[in-house]
Amino acid sequence: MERAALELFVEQGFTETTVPQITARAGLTTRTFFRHFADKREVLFTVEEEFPALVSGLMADTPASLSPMALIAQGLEIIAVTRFEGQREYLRTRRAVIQADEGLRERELRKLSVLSEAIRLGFRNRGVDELTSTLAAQIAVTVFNVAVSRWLDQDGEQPLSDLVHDTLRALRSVTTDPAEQTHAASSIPWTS
Amino acid sequence: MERAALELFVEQGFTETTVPQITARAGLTTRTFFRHFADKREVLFTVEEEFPALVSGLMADTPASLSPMALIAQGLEIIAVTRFEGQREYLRTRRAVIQADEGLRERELRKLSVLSEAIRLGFRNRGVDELTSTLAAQIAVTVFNVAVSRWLDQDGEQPLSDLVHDTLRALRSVTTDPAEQTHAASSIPWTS
DNA sequence: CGCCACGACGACATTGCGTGTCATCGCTAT
DNA sequence: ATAGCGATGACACGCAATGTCGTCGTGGCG
Repeated sequence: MERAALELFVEQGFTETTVPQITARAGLTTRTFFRHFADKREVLFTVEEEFPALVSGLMADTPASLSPMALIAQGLEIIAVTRFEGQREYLRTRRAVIQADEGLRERELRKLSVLSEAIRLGFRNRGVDELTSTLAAQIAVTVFNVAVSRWLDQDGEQPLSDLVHDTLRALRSVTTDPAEQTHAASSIPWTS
Repeated sequence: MERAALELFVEQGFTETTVPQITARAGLTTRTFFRHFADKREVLFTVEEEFPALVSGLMADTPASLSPMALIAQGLEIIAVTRFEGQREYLRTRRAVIQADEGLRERELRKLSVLSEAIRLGFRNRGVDELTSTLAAQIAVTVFNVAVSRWLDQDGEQPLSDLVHDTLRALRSVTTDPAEQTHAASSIPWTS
C-alpha cells in the first residue's frame, strides 16, 4: 500500500492523488486505508516510526562517560551507516515528493520533532540537565538533517557518515565565535 | 475573528471547534473565513506572518563585520525586546492551545521552518557560505524557541533577553565538547 | 448628480478527508 | 465443530476546503 501511494504521488502529485485511487491500486477499500494510517500523509512516514525507539535503545546502551557531543557524533554515525547508506535513490524520490507539498513538509517536521523529543529524553535518562538535553537533541536532529540533505544533493561520491562529521565540524565552527576567541583566524572567515 | 477563534479554542478545544462556530461568533459566514485564512489553523498564526520580513530587514541593516553568532545574539535580543516582552500572558494562553493539538504544533513547526529559511537567506545575502548559513539559521531559531519556552514556563522574573543570552551560552557549552578541549573541566560535567 | 468599477461578503453547490458503526470473512484454539 | 478474534468491506455522516455566482457598499470620475 505504501508502494501504491508513492507511485501515484510521483505520477500525479500528492494533492491530486485521492485516497480511493490509492486503495483501488492496492486492491483494498478506503476505510481500510485509514485503519493503517492516521491520515493521508502518514503513508509516507512509516519508516520513521521506528527511529525514536531505535535511538532510545542506542542511547541507553552507550557508556555514560561519553559527553553529549561525542554521543551525538557516534550515534549519527551508526544511524547513517545502518539505516541510510544504500537507500540513496529511494530517499531521493521520497524527498522529491515531500518537498513538492507543503502539507508533507509539515508532517516531516513533526516527525523530526518527535525524534528530537526521544533524543532529549535519552539525554535526560543519562543524567544530563534539561537545558543541555534539549539543545543537544535539537542539534543532533539539525546536523543529521543537513548532512542527509547534502548527501542527497550530491552525486553519491561522499558517504553520508563523512558528511555527518563534516557538518558537525561546521557546526562547531559556527558556534565558537571568533569574536570571543583569543586567536581569531581572520576578519572575514564568513564570506564566500 | 482571530479573537473569536482563540476564545472558542480555549473554551472547547481546537478540534471540537468548528469553523461555522467561529464565523457565527464573529458575525460572518464560513466562506469568508477561508477568504482570510488558508485553513482553520492559520487563524492562530497571523502574528508570525511578519517575522520573516522583519528578520530580513534587520539582517540587511546590520554591519557586515558581525560574525554569524554575534549577529544572532544581537538579532534575537532585538526581537525579544520589541516583539515578545510584555506579551507574556497572551503568549502563554496561545501556547497552551497550540500544545494541546497535534495539528497546531505541526503548523507551528512549519512557521519556524519558514522563519529559519528567511534567516538563512539573510546570511547568504551577507556573503556567508551555504552550510554556515543553514546551520546558523537553524541554531538561531532553536535557541530563540528554547529561550521563549523557558521564559513562558517560569513566573516572569527573568526577562526574555536574559534567557536568550543564557541559552546561547548553554549552546556554546554543549558544542565545545570538553573531550576535544585541552583543559577538560571534569569527567562528569553532564550530570544533574 | 448619476454611473460604474472594484473589493468584500453572502449563498449555494461540490469534492474529498476522516470517523463511526455494523456485518462478514478467515484463522486459530480448545 | 464452534466460539472467539482480528482484519476487512459496506454504508452513512460531519466537517474542511474550494468554485461560482449574486449582492452590497464605497469611492472615483464624468
